[in-house]
Amino acid sequence: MNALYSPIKPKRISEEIVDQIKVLIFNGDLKPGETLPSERDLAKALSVSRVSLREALNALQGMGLLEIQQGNRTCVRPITTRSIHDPLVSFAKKSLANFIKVFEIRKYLEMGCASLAAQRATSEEIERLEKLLKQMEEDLKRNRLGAKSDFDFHSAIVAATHNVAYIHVMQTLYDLLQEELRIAYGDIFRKKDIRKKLLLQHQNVFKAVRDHDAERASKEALIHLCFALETWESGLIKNIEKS
Amino acid sequence: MNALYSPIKPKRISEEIVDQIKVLIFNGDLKPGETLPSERDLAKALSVSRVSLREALNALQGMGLLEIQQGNRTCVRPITTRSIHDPLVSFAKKSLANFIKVFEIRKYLEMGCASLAAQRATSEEIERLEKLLKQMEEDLKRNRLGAKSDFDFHSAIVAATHNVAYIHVMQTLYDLLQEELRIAYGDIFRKKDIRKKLLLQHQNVFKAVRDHDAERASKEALIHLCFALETWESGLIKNIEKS
DNA sequence: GGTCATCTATTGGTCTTACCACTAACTGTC
DNA sequence: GACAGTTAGTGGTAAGACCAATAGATGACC
Repeated sequence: MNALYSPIKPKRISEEIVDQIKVLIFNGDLKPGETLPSERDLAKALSVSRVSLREALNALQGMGLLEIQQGNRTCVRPITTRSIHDPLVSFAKKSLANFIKVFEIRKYLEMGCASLAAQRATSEEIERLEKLLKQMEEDLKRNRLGAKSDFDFHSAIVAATHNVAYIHVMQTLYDLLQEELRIAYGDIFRKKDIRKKLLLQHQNVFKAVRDHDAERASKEALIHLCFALETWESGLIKNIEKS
Repeated sequence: MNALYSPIKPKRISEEIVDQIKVLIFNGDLKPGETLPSERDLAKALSVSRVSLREALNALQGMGLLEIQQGNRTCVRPITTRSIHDPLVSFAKKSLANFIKVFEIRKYLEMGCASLAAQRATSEEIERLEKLLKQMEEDLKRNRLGAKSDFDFHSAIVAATHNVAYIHVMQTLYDLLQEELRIAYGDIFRKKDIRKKLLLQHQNVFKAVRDHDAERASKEALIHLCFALETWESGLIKNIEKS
Protein backbone atom coordinates (compact mmCIF):
# COMPACT_ATOMS: atom_id res chain seq x y z
CA MET A 1 0.00 0.00 0.00
CA ASN A 2 2.55 2.58 0.98
CA ALA A 3 5.95 2.71 -0.57
CA LEU A 4 7.87 3.07 2.68
CA TYR A 5 8.58 -0.58 3.09
CA SER A 6 9.70 -2.83 0.30
CA PRO A 7 9.23 -6.59 0.56
CA ILE A 8 12.25 -8.56 1.66
CA LYS A 9 13.37 -11.16 -0.80
CA PRO A 10 14.97 -14.18 0.78
CA LYS A 11 18.15 -14.65 -1.18
CA ARG A 12 19.05 -18.11 -2.17
CA ILE A 13 22.57 -19.27 -1.55
CA SER A 14 23.17 -20.03 -5.20
CA GLU A 15 22.23 -16.49 -6.15
CA GLU A 16 24.70 -15.05 -3.71
CA ILE A 17 27.41 -17.25 -5.17
CA VAL A 18 26.45 -16.10 -8.65
CA ASP A 19 26.77 -12.49 -7.59
CA GLN A 20 30.13 -13.10 -5.97
CA ILE A 21 31.64 -14.86 -8.98
CA LYS A 22 30.16 -12.32 -11.35
CA VAL A 23 31.93 -9.57 -9.48
CA LEU A 24 35.18 -11.49 -9.67
CA ILE A 25 34.83 -11.85 -13.42
CA PHE A 26 33.79 -8.28 -14.08
CA ASN A 27 36.57 -6.97 -11.84
CA GLY A 28 39.10 -8.98 -13.76
CA ASP A 29 40.13 -11.08 -10.79
CA LEU A 30 38.99 -14.00 -12.89
CA LYS A 31 40.29 -13.55 -16.40
CA PRO A 32 38.83 -15.37 -19.37
CA GLY A 33 40.49 -18.71 -19.88
CA GLU A 34 41.37 -18.97 -16.23
CA THR A 35 40.17 -22.06 -14.42
CA LEU A 36 38.16 -22.15 -11.23
CA PRO A 37 39.05 -24.43 -8.35
CA SER A 38 37.37 -27.81 -8.39
CA GLU A 39 33.77 -27.88 -7.25
CA ARG A 40 34.70 -29.67 -4.06
CA ASP A 41 37.37 -27.15 -3.15
CA LEU A 42 35.27 -24.16 -4.09
CA ALA A 43 32.37 -25.45 -2.07
CA LYS A 44 34.64 -25.82 0.93
CA ALA A 45 36.08 -22.35 0.42
CA LEU A 46 32.63 -20.81 0.23
CA SER A 47 31.40 -23.13 3.01
CA VAL A 48 28.41 -24.22 0.99
CA SER A 49 27.35 -27.59 -0.29
CA ARG A 50 28.41 -28.77 -3.69
CA VAL A 51 24.77 -28.80 -4.81
CA SER A 52 24.29 -25.11 -4.13
CA LEU A 53 27.58 -24.31 -5.79
CA ARG A 54 26.64 -26.36 -8.83
CA GLU A 55 23.37 -24.49 -9.14
CA ALA A 56 25.29 -21.25 -9.21
CA LEU A 57 27.85 -22.48 -11.71
CA ASN A 58 25.05 -23.77 -13.87
CA ALA A 59 23.36 -20.41 -13.87
CA LEU A 60 26.62 -18.72 -14.75
CA GLN A 61 27.05 -21.13 -17.60
CA GLY A 62 23.56 -20.23 -18.74
CA MET A 63 24.60 -16.59 -18.80
CA GLY A 64 27.56 -17.56 -20.94
CA LEU A 65 30.17 -16.61 -18.37
CA LEU A 66 31.55 -20.07 -17.68
CA GLU A 67 32.37 -23.14 -19.67
CA ILE A 68 31.79 -26.37 -17.85
CA GLN A 69 32.90 -29.72 -19.22
CA GLN A 70 33.03 -33.03 -17.52
CA GLY A 71 36.53 -34.20 -16.70
CA ASN A 72 38.02 -30.76 -17.18
CA ARG A 73 38.07 -27.91 -14.78
CA THR A 74 35.51 -25.26 -15.50
CA CYS A 75 36.94 -22.08 -16.92
CA VAL A 76 35.92 -18.51 -17.52
CA ARG A 77 34.66 -17.70 -21.00
CA PRO A 78 35.48 -14.53 -22.81
CA ILE A 79 32.47 -12.27 -22.77
CA THR A 80 31.48 -11.94 -26.37
CA THR A 81 28.03 -11.69 -27.84
CA ARG A 82 25.66 -12.48 -25.05
CA SER A 83 22.62 -13.43 -27.05
CA ILE A 84 19.35 -12.41 -25.55
CA HIS A 85 17.00 -15.32 -25.15
CA ASP A 86 13.53 -13.97 -25.66
CA PRO A 87 11.08 -16.86 -25.30
CA LEU A 88 8.60 -15.23 -27.66
CA VAL A 89 11.24 -14.97 -30.37
CA SER A 90 12.40 -18.54 -29.95
CA PHE A 91 8.78 -19.62 -29.99
CA ALA A 92 8.09 -17.85 -33.27
CA LYS A 93 11.29 -19.07 -34.85
CA LYS A 94 10.68 -22.67 -33.97
CA SER A 95 8.28 -23.26 -36.80
CA LEU A 96 6.31 -21.43 -39.41
CA ALA A 97 3.13 -22.57 -37.76
CA ASN A 98 4.18 -20.72 -34.63
CA PHE A 99 5.06 -17.70 -36.68
CA ILE A 100 1.60 -17.63 -38.17
CA LYS A 101 0.12 -17.81 -34.70
CA VAL A 102 1.94 -14.64 -33.76
CA PHE A 103 0.84 -12.99 -36.96
CA GLU A 104 -2.71 -13.87 -36.09
CA ILE A 105 -2.44 -11.87 -32.90
CA ARG A 106 -1.17 -8.94 -34.88
CA LYS A 107 -4.21 -9.22 -37.12
CA TYR A 108 -6.61 -8.39 -34.33
CA LEU A 109 -4.34 -5.86 -32.67
CA GLU A 110 -4.11 -4.04 -35.95
CA MET A 111 -7.89 -3.90 -36.09
CA GLY A 112 -7.93 -2.17 -32.74
CA CYS A 113 -5.25 0.22 -33.89
CA ALA A 114 -7.29 1.25 -36.89
CA SER A 115 -10.39 1.70 -34.78
CA LEU A 116 -8.63 3.83 -32.18
CA ALA A 117 -6.80 5.81 -34.81
CA ALA A 118 -10.10 6.63 -36.48
CA GLN A 119 -11.41 7.87 -33.17
CA ARG A 120 -8.42 9.93 -32.16
CA ALA A 121 -6.25 10.89 -35.11
CA THR A 122 -5.43 14.57 -35.27
CA SER A 123 -5.39 16.44 -38.55
CA GLU A 124 -1.59 16.43 -38.48
CA GLU A 125 -1.53 12.68 -38.15
CA ILE A 126 -4.00 12.28 -40.97
CA GLU A 127 -1.81 14.51 -43.08
CA ARG A 128 1.18 12.37 -42.32
CA LEU A 129 -0.71 9.23 -43.27
CA GLU A 130 -1.65 10.79 -46.57
CA LYS A 131 1.94 11.67 -47.25
CA LEU A 132 3.02 8.12 -46.54
CA LEU A 133 0.39 6.78 -48.89
CA LYS A 134 1.68 9.05 -51.65
CA GLN A 135 5.11 7.62 -50.96
CA MET A 136 3.76 4.11 -51.42
CA GLU A 137 2.13 5.03 -54.71
CA GLU A 138 5.46 6.38 -55.84
CA ASP A 139 7.18 3.17 -54.75
CA LEU A 140 4.72 1.12 -56.73
CA LYS A 141 5.16 3.20 -59.88
CA ARG A 142 8.94 2.98 -59.78
CA ASN A 143 8.78 -0.65 -58.75
CA ARG A 144 10.74 -0.02 -55.59
CA LEU A 145 10.49 -2.23 -52.57
CA GLY A 146 7.78 -0.86 -50.31
CA ALA A 147 8.77 -2.57 -47.09
CA LYS A 148 9.84 0.58 -45.33
CA SER A 149 6.90 2.76 -46.33
CA ASP A 150 4.57 -0.06 -45.41
CA PHE A 151 6.16 -0.28 -41.98
CA ASP A 152 6.04 3.48 -41.59
CA PHE A 153 2.39 3.56 -42.51
CA HIS A 154 1.45 0.99 -39.91
CA SER A 155 3.59 2.74 -37.31
CA ALA A 156 1.86 6.01 -38.08
CA ILE A 157 -1.51 4.36 -37.56
CA VAL A 158 -0.36 2.99 -34.23
CA ALA A 159 0.94 6.37 -33.19
CA ALA A 160 -2.47 7.86 -33.91
CA THR A 161 -4.02 5.64 -31.23
CA HIS A 162 -2.41 7.91 -28.62
CA ASN A 163 -1.94 4.84 -26.47
CA VAL A 164 1.65 4.37 -25.34
CA ALA A 165 1.13 0.80 -24.21
CA TYR A 166 -0.39 -0.11 -27.54
CA ILE A 167 2.56 1.42 -29.37
CA HIS A 168 4.96 -0.64 -27.32
CA VAL A 169 3.15 -3.90 -27.94
CA MET A 170 2.88 -3.30 -31.67
CA GLN A 171 6.53 -2.37 -31.92
CA THR A 172 7.41 -5.61 -30.19
CA LEU A 173 5.43 -7.57 -32.73
CA TYR A 174 6.83 -5.62 -35.66
CA ASP A 175 10.38 -6.31 -34.52
CA LEU A 176 9.56 -9.96 -34.21
CA LEU A 177 7.82 -10.31 -37.54
CA GLN A 178 9.93 -7.92 -39.53
CA GLU A 179 12.80 -10.23 -40.27
CA GLU A 180 10.64 -12.95 -41.74
CA LEU A 181 8.41 -10.51 -43.57
CA ARG A 182 11.32 -8.83 -45.27
CA ILE A 183 11.89 -12.08 -47.12
CA ALA A 184 8.27 -12.04 -48.20
CA TYR A 185 8.66 -8.51 -49.51
CA GLY A 186 11.46 -9.54 -51.77
CA ASP A 187 9.48 -12.49 -53.04
CA ILE A 188 5.75 -12.91 -52.71
CA PHE A 189 4.84 -9.28 -52.18
CA ARG A 190 6.94 -8.27 -55.15
CA LYS A 191 4.28 -9.11 -57.71
CA LYS A 192 2.68 -5.99 -59.02
CA ASP A 193 -0.94 -7.13 -58.80
CA ILE A 194 -0.51 -8.06 -55.18
CA ARG A 195 1.20 -4.78 -54.36
CA LYS A 196 -1.62 -2.92 -56.06
CA LYS A 197 -4.13 -4.71 -53.89
CA LEU A 198 -2.12 -3.94 -50.76
CA LEU A 199 -1.95 -0.30 -51.68
CA LEU A 200 -5.68 -0.18 -52.27
CA GLN A 201 -6.29 -1.73 -48.87
CA HIS A 202 -4.01 0.79 -47.22
CA GLN A 203 -5.92 3.55 -48.91
CA ASN A 204 -9.20 2.13 -47.67
CA VAL A 205 -7.93 2.03 -44.12
CA PHE A 206 -6.69 5.57 -44.47
CA LYS A 207 -10.01 6.85 -45.79
CA ALA A 208 -11.88 5.33 -42.90
CA VAL A 209 -9.44 6.86 -40.42
CA ARG A 210 -9.68 10.20 -42.16
CA ASP A 211 -13.49 10.05 -41.94
CA HIS A 212 -13.21 9.06 -38.26
CA ASP A 213 -15.28 5.98 -39.00
CA ALA A 214 -13.97 3.53 -36.42
CA GLU A 215 -16.05 0.58 -37.46
CA ARG A 216 -15.14 0.84 -41.11
CA ALA A 217 -11.48 1.34 -40.24
CA SER A 218 -11.30 -1.82 -38.21
CA LYS A 219 -13.11 -3.74 -40.92
CA GLU A 220 -10.73 -2.51 -43.61
CA ALA A 221 -7.76 -3.31 -41.40
CA LEU A 222 -9.04 -6.83 -40.91
CA ILE A 223 -9.47 -7.27 -44.67
CA HIS A 224 -5.93 -6.04 -45.22
CA LEU A 225 -4.33 -8.25 -42.61
CA CYS A 226 -6.30 -11.30 -43.69
CA PHE A 227 -5.20 -10.78 -47.26
CA ALA A 228 -1.58 -10.29 -46.24
CA LEU A 229 -1.58 -13.41 -44.11
CA GLU A 230 -3.24 -15.50 -46.79
CA THR A 231 -0.97 -14.28 -49.55
CA TRP A 232 2.07 -14.86 -47.46
CA GLU A 233 0.96 -18.33 -46.44
CA SER A 234 0.18 -19.42 -49.99
CA GLY A 235 3.54 -18.03 -51.11
CA LEU A 236 5.26 -20.11 -48.50
CA ILE A 237 3.52 -23.23 -49.66
CA LYS A 238 4.65 -22.56 -53.23
CA ASN A 239 8.20 -22.06 -52.08
CA ILE A 240 8.10 -25.33 -50.23
CA GLU A 241 6.77 -27.12 -53.27
CA LYS A 242 9.55 -25.65 -55.41
CA SER A 243 12.27 -27.04 -53.22
CA MET B 1 38.61 -33.69 -40.84
CA ASN B 2 36.04 -35.39 -43.00
CA ALA B 3 32.38 -34.71 -42.41
CA LEU B 4 31.34 -38.33 -42.30
CA TYR B 5 31.58 -38.57 -38.58
CA SER B 6 30.41 -35.88 -36.26
CA PRO B 7 31.56 -35.76 -32.66
CA ILE B 8 29.12 -37.13 -30.16
CA LYS B 9 28.20 -34.64 -27.52
CA PRO B 10 27.06 -36.25 -24.31
CA LYS B 11 23.84 -34.51 -23.39
CA ARG B 12 23.32 -33.76 -19.79
CA ILE B 13 20.13 -34.97 -18.26
CA SER B 14 19.10 -31.49 -17.16
CA GLU B 15 19.36 -30.24 -20.73
CA GLU B 16 17.10 -32.97 -21.97
CA ILE B 17 14.58 -32.08 -19.31
CA VAL B 18 14.78 -28.44 -20.32
CA ASP B 19 14.10 -29.34 -23.93
CA GLN B 20 11.21 -31.56 -22.99
CA ILE B 21 9.50 -28.95 -20.84
CA LYS B 22 10.13 -26.22 -23.39
CA VAL B 23 8.34 -28.26 -26.02
CA LEU B 24 5.44 -28.81 -23.67
CA ILE B 25 5.12 -25.08 -23.11
CA PHE B 26 5.49 -24.11 -26.76
CA ASN B 27 2.99 -26.75 -27.80
CA GLY B 28 0.50 -25.47 -25.29
CA ASP B 29 0.36 -28.69 -23.29
CA LEU B 30 1.54 -26.57 -20.39
CA LYS B 31 -0.43 -23.38 -20.38
CA PRO B 32 0.70 -20.23 -18.60
CA GLY B 33 -0.45 -20.17 -15.01
CA GLU B 34 -0.60 -23.93 -14.88
CA THR B 35 1.40 -25.58 -12.10
CA LEU B 36 3.95 -28.33 -12.50
CA PRO B 37 3.94 -31.38 -10.25
CA SER B 38 6.10 -31.12 -7.15
CA GLU B 39 9.79 -31.64 -7.70
CA ARG B 40 9.69 -35.00 -6.02
CA ASP B 41 6.83 -36.24 -8.17
CA LEU B 42 8.25 -34.86 -11.38
CA ALA B 43 11.63 -36.39 -10.67
CA LYS B 44 9.96 -39.74 -10.19
CA ALA B 45 7.90 -39.33 -13.36
CA LEU B 46 11.00 -38.51 -15.40
CA SER B 47 13.02 -41.10 -13.48
CA VAL B 48 15.77 -38.66 -12.73
CA SER B 49 17.14 -37.39 -9.47
CA ARG B 50 15.79 -34.25 -7.89
CA VAL B 51 19.16 -32.57 -8.39
CA SER B 52 19.06 -32.97 -12.15
CA LEU B 53 15.47 -31.86 -12.27
CA ARG B 54 16.23 -28.82 -10.16
CA GLU B 55 19.04 -27.86 -12.49
CA ALA B 56 16.62 -27.97 -15.39
CA LEU B 57 13.92 -26.00 -13.59
CA ASN B 58 16.49 -23.46 -12.56
CA ALA B 59 17.58 -22.97 -16.14
CA LEU B 60 13.98 -22.60 -17.26
CA GLN B 61 13.44 -20.03 -14.59
CA GLY B 62 16.46 -18.20 -15.91
CA MET B 63 14.84 -18.13 -19.33
CA GLY B 64 11.74 -16.65 -17.76
CA LEU B 65 9.52 -19.60 -18.55
CA LEU B 66 8.89 -20.75 -15.00
CA GLU B 67 8.18 -19.06 -11.71
CA ILE B 68 9.67 -20.86 -8.74
CA GLN B 69 8.87 -19.84 -5.21
CA GLN B 70 9.47 -21.71 -2.02
CA GLY B 71 6.31 -23.04 -0.47
CA ASN B 72 4.34 -22.74 -3.68
CA ARG B 73 4.23 -25.04 -6.62
CA THR B 74 6.25 -23.79 -9.54
CA CYS B 75 4.11 -22.53 -12.36
CA VAL B 76 4.42 -21.67 -16.02
CA ARG B 77 4.88 -18.02 -16.94
CA PRO B 78 3.73 -16.49 -20.19
CA ILE B 79 6.41 -16.58 -22.88
CA THR B 80 5.76 -12.89 -23.39
CA THR B 81 7.13 -12.05 -19.97
CA ARG B 82 10.35 -10.52 -21.22
CA SER B 83 9.05 -8.68 -24.22
CA ILE B 84 5.63 -7.53 -23.13
CA HIS B 85 4.75 -8.23 -19.53
CA ASP B 86 7.65 -6.63 -17.71
CA PRO B 87 7.66 -3.39 -19.65
CA LEU B 88 3.89 -3.09 -19.35
CA VAL B 89 3.92 -3.67 -15.62
CA SER B 90 6.23 -0.81 -14.93
CA PHE B 91 4.20 1.28 -17.32
CA ALA B 92 0.79 0.40 -15.90
CA LYS B 93 1.76 0.85 -12.29
CA LYS B 94 2.70 4.45 -12.88
CA SER B 95 -0.83 5.73 -13.04
CA LEU B 96 -4.41 4.67 -13.45
CA ALA B 97 -4.53 6.37 -16.82
CA ASN B 98 -1.80 4.05 -18.01
CA PHE B 99 -3.70 1.16 -16.57
CA ILE B 100 -6.69 2.04 -18.67
CA LYS B 101 -4.48 2.14 -21.74
CA VAL B 102 -3.50 -1.45 -21.11
CA PHE B 103 -7.11 -2.40 -20.64
CA GLU B 104 -7.80 -0.88 -24.01
CA ILE B 105 -5.40 -3.31 -25.64
CA ARG B 106 -7.20 -6.12 -23.95
CA LYS B 107 -10.45 -4.89 -25.39
CA TYR B 108 -9.39 -5.53 -28.95
CA LEU B 109 -7.48 -8.68 -28.21
CA GLU B 110 -10.56 -10.07 -26.55
CA MET B 111 -12.49 -9.35 -29.74
CA GLY B 112 -10.04 -11.45 -31.67
CA CYS B 113 -10.30 -14.21 -29.11
CA ALA B 114 -14.04 -14.36 -29.45
CA SER B 115 -13.81 -14.39 -33.21
CA LEU B 116 -11.24 -17.18 -33.29
CA ALA B 117 -13.06 -19.16 -30.64
CA ALA B 118 -16.23 -18.99 -32.70
CA GLN B 119 -14.31 -20.33 -35.68
CA ARG B 120 -12.48 -23.12 -33.89
CA ALA B 121 -14.19 -24.14 -30.66
CA THR B 122 -14.77 -27.87 -30.32
CA SER B 123 -17.97 -29.25 -28.86
CA GLU B 124 -16.10 -30.09 -25.67
CA GLU B 125 -14.94 -26.52 -25.30
CA ILE B 126 -18.44 -25.21 -25.91
CA GLU B 127 -19.69 -27.58 -23.25
CA ARG B 128 -17.11 -26.27 -20.83
CA LEU B 129 -18.13 -22.69 -21.55
CA GLU B 130 -21.73 -23.55 -20.86
CA LYS B 131 -20.79 -25.11 -17.57
CA LEU B 132 -18.88 -22.02 -16.55
CA LEU B 133 -21.82 -19.82 -17.42
CA LYS B 134 -24.05 -21.95 -15.19
CA GLN B 135 -21.50 -21.41 -12.46
CA MET B 136 -21.72 -17.68 -12.92
CA GLU B 137 -25.52 -17.75 -12.73
CA GLU B 138 -25.18 -19.64 -9.47
CA ASP B 139 -22.71 -17.08 -8.19
CA LEU B 140 -25.09 -14.28 -9.00
CA LYS B 141 -28.00 -15.96 -7.26
CA ARG B 142 -26.06 -16.59 -4.07
CA ASN B 143 -24.44 -13.20 -4.26
CA ARG B 144 -20.97 -14.69 -4.30
CA LEU B 145 -18.00 -12.92 -5.78
CA GLY B 146 -17.73 -13.93 -9.42
CA ALA B 147 -14.14 -12.91 -10.04
CA LYS B 148 -12.87 -16.45 -10.44
CA SER B 149 -15.64 -17.75 -12.68
CA ASP B 150 -15.32 -14.63 -14.79
CA PHE B 151 -11.62 -15.23 -15.19
CA ASP B 152 -12.22 -18.90 -15.95
CA PHE B 153 -14.77 -18.01 -18.61
CA HIS B 154 -12.42 -15.68 -20.41
CA SER B 155 -9.60 -18.19 -20.13
CA ALA B 156 -11.81 -20.86 -21.64
CA ILE B 157 -12.60 -18.59 -24.56
CA VAL B 158 -8.90 -17.96 -25.10
CA ALA B 159 -8.16 -21.66 -24.94
CA ALA B 160 -10.71 -22.23 -27.69
CA THR B 161 -8.65 -20.09 -30.07
CA HIS B 162 -6.19 -23.01 -30.29
CA ASN B 163 -3.44 -20.40 -30.61
CA VAL B 164 -0.72 -20.93 -28.03
CA ALA B 165 0.83 -17.52 -28.54
CA TYR B 166 -2.52 -15.87 -28.09
CA ILE B 167 -3.07 -17.76 -24.85
CA HIS B 168 0.21 -16.48 -23.49
CA VAL B 169 -0.45 -12.91 -24.48
CA MET B 170 -3.88 -12.92 -22.88
CA GLN B 171 -2.51 -14.50 -19.73
CA THR B 172 0.01 -11.69 -19.59
CA LEU B 173 -2.75 -9.12 -19.65
CA TYR B 174 -4.87 -11.01 -17.14
CA ASP B 175 -1.96 -11.21 -14.71
CA LEU B 176 -1.39 -7.53 -15.10
CA LEU B 177 -5.00 -6.44 -14.77
CA GLN B 178 -6.07 -8.97 -12.18
CA GLU B 179 -4.75 -7.19 -9.15
CA GLU B 180 -6.48 -3.94 -9.91
CA LEU B 181 -9.66 -5.59 -11.12
CA ARG B 182 -10.05 -7.63 -7.97
CA ILE B 183 -10.63 -4.39 -6.15
CA ALA B 184 -13.27 -3.49 -8.67
CA TYR B 185 -14.99 -6.81 -8.11
CA GLY B 186 -15.37 -6.14 -4.42
CA ASP B 187 -16.68 -2.69 -5.12
CA ILE B 188 -18.07 -1.50 -8.42
CA PHE B 189 -18.87 -4.86 -9.93
CA ARG B 190 -20.61 -5.92 -6.74
CA LYS B 191 -23.87 -4.18 -7.58
CA LYS B 192 -26.46 -6.65 -8.67
CA ASP B 193 -27.73 -4.77 -11.71
CA ILE B 194 -24.23 -4.46 -13.10
CA ARG B 195 -23.49 -8.10 -12.48
CA LYS B 196 -26.70 -9.05 -14.24
CA LYS B 197 -25.64 -7.06 -17.27
CA LEU B 198 -22.21 -8.65 -17.26
CA LEU B 199 -23.75 -12.09 -17.10
CA LEU B 200 -26.03 -11.32 -19.99
CA GLN B 201 -23.09 -10.10 -22.05
CA HIS B 202 -21.16 -13.28 -21.29
CA GLN B 203 -24.14 -15.29 -22.39
CA ASN B 204 -24.34 -13.36 -25.65
CA VAL B 205 -20.68 -14.02 -26.37
CA PHE B 206 -21.19 -17.67 -25.57
CA LYS B 207 -24.18 -18.00 -27.88
CA ALA B 208 -22.26 -16.49 -30.78
CA VAL B 209 -19.33 -18.83 -30.15
CA ARG B 210 -21.68 -21.78 -29.91
CA ASP B 211 -23.26 -20.83 -33.24
CA HIS B 212 -19.78 -20.41 -34.74
CA ASP B 213 -20.70 -16.87 -35.73
CA ALA B 214 -17.34 -15.13 -35.63
CA GLU B 215 -18.54 -11.68 -36.50
CA ARG B 216 -21.28 -11.65 -33.89
CA ALA B 217 -18.91 -13.09 -31.30
CA SER B 218 -16.39 -10.31 -31.78
CA LYS B 219 -19.12 -7.71 -31.70
CA GLU B 220 -20.55 -9.07 -28.45
CA ALA B 221 -17.09 -9.25 -26.95
CA LEU B 222 -16.51 -5.63 -27.82
CA ILE B 223 -19.78 -4.61 -26.22
CA HIS B 224 -18.86 -6.53 -23.09
CA LEU B 225 -15.38 -5.07 -22.78
CA CYS B 226 -16.55 -1.55 -23.51
CA PHE B 227 -19.17 -1.83 -20.81
CA ALA B 228 -16.70 -3.26 -18.32
CA LEU B 229 -14.19 -0.53 -19.03
CA GLU B 230 -16.76 2.25 -18.79
CA THR B 231 -18.28 0.90 -15.59
CA TRP B 232 -14.90 0.48 -14.02
CA GLU B 233 -13.77 3.94 -15.05
CA SER B 234 -16.86 5.67 -13.72
CA GLY B 235 -16.51 3.73 -10.47
CA LEU B 236 -12.95 4.93 -10.12
CA ILE B 237 -13.97 8.52 -10.60
CA LYS B 238 -16.59 8.16 -7.89
CA ASN B 239 -14.06 6.66 -5.51
CA ILE B 240 -11.69 9.51 -6.15
CA GLU B 241 -14.44 12.02 -5.48
CA LYS B 242 -15.27 10.30 -2.22
CA SER B 243 -11.78 10.57 -0.88
C1' DG C 1 -22.16 -16.54 12.32
C1' DG C 2 -18.02 -14.40 11.32
C1' DT C 3 -13.19 -13.39 12.35
C1' DC C 4 -8.98 -14.30 13.85
C1' DA C 5 -4.85 -16.90 15.28
C1' DT C 6 -2.89 -21.53 15.17
C1' DC C 7 -1.65 -25.81 13.41
C1' DT C 8 -0.43 -29.04 9.70
C1' DA C 9 0.63 -30.87 5.25
C1' DT C 10 3.10 -29.79 1.28
C1' DT C 11 6.39 -27.39 -1.38
C1' DG C 12 10.83 -25.63 -2.67
C1' DG C 13 15.85 -24.90 -0.65
C1' DT C 14 19.88 -26.88 1.24
C1' DC C 15 23.13 -30.29 2.84
C1' DT C 16 25.57 -34.80 3.00
C1' DT C 17 27.24 -38.88 1.14
C1' DA C 18 27.98 -41.99 -2.27
C1' DC C 19 28.80 -43.53 -6.78
C1' DC C 20 29.32 -43.04 -12.02
C1' DA C 21 31.63 -41.24 -16.35
C1' DC C 22 35.01 -38.83 -18.32
C1' DT C 23 39.75 -36.77 -18.77
C1' DA C 24 44.50 -36.31 -18.45
C1' DA C 25 48.56 -37.46 -16.53
C1' DC C 26 51.41 -41.08 -14.98
C1' DT C 27 53.59 -45.71 -15.41
C1' DG C 28 55.54 -49.62 -16.92
C1' DT C 29 56.23 -52.65 -20.83
C1' DC C 30 57.75 -53.56 -25.39
C1' DG D 1 60.67 -43.69 -27.80
C1' DA D 2 55.86 -45.42 -28.47
C1' DC D 3 52.10 -47.45 -26.63
C1' DA D 4 48.50 -49.64 -23.67
C1' DG D 5 47.00 -49.75 -19.02
C1' DT D 6 46.50 -47.68 -14.58
C1' DT D 7 45.18 -44.08 -11.53
C1' DA D 8 43.89 -39.80 -9.45
C1' DG D 9 40.99 -35.99 -10.07
C1' DT D 10 37.17 -33.76 -12.40
C1' DG D 11 32.29 -32.87 -13.26
C1' DG D 12 27.51 -35.55 -13.40
C1' DT D 13 23.95 -38.06 -11.04
C1' DA D 14 21.55 -40.28 -7.34
C1' DA D 15 19.29 -40.91 -2.73
C1' DG D 16 17.97 -39.47 1.69
C1' DA D 17 17.52 -36.17 5.25
C1' DC D 18 16.35 -31.88 7.17
C1' DC D 19 15.17 -26.66 7.01
C1' DA D 20 12.03 -22.79 5.68
C1' DA D 21 8.13 -20.86 3.64
C1' DT D 22 3.38 -21.14 2.10
C1' DA D 23 -1.57 -22.23 1.85
C1' DG D 24 -5.39 -24.36 3.62
C1' DA D 25 -7.72 -26.63 7.40
C1' DT D 26 -8.81 -26.34 12.08
C1' DG D 27 -10.39 -24.48 16.13
C1' DA D 28 -11.00 -20.82 19.64
C1' DC D 29 -12.88 -16.54 20.41
C1' DC D 30 -15.92 -12.52 20.05
